[in-house]
Amino acid sequence: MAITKVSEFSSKERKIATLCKALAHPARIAIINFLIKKRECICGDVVNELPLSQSTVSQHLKELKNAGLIVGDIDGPRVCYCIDQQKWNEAGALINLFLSQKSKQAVKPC
Amino acid sequence: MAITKVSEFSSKERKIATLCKALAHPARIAIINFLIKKRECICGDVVNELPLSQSTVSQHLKELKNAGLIVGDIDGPRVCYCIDQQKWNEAGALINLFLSQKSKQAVKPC
DNA sequence: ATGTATTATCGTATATTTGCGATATAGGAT
DNA sequence: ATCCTATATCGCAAATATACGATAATACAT
Repeated sequence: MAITKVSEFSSKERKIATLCKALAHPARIAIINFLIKKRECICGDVVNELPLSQSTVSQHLKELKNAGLIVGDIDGPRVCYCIDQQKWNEAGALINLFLSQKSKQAVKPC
Repeated sequence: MAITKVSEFSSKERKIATLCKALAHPARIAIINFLIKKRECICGDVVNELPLSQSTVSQHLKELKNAGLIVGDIDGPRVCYCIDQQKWNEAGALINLFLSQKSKQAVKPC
């Protein structure tokens, strides 16, 4: 195919899809859960928690960072990661608004 | 690469990730919104609504169907699609539970 | 200056996703 | 039986995602 047609959709549709894509891998769900539980931690802690190599974990962290859901604060040779509460709340609100929409029951069984 | 490690994560993490993956494309967000607005419609209606070919739309519908979020009811030569309210509600509850988790504020700016 | 620990990035291999046209399939109408 | 309409599936190409080892970069300690 080549040219992705993502740009033809509305900004809101793209925003929701982008957030969902950031959450579309169990490793990233696990990272978020871990960060929420631990409040904050360094990359190495996540590597110890997950069944993935350091480089792979680093990539997943990068994706979550790109999506704006987490932040990484450089602390000496380490990087301290945690949830970006504001962005996390905004993302939750946006996705939840979408998910909580209700369609009137269809006429047919379908 | 090669062996995907998805199976090493918890069932709940995988479930959330799978649902998010189904919603990780703006076309599928648009389809859901359209189905909610119209209550029900046939595949051709979606094709007219989106800037994508019939075969591509059919694939996106299939993914939403595989995720259990929509159902397609065969109606003569057409297929009538609509939201599966029950599954939609369950998915919303699961994702929202995940998203509404709050971490205590981290000690550091991070 | 050298070494150590931590993390990011590069290169690479494979798998999956996205997209389309062409074709197959199924049901209804003539 | 034949045609038409609607949808699904196949085959293919390109893009993206997943994963790892190796290497680079950074900061601290000796």
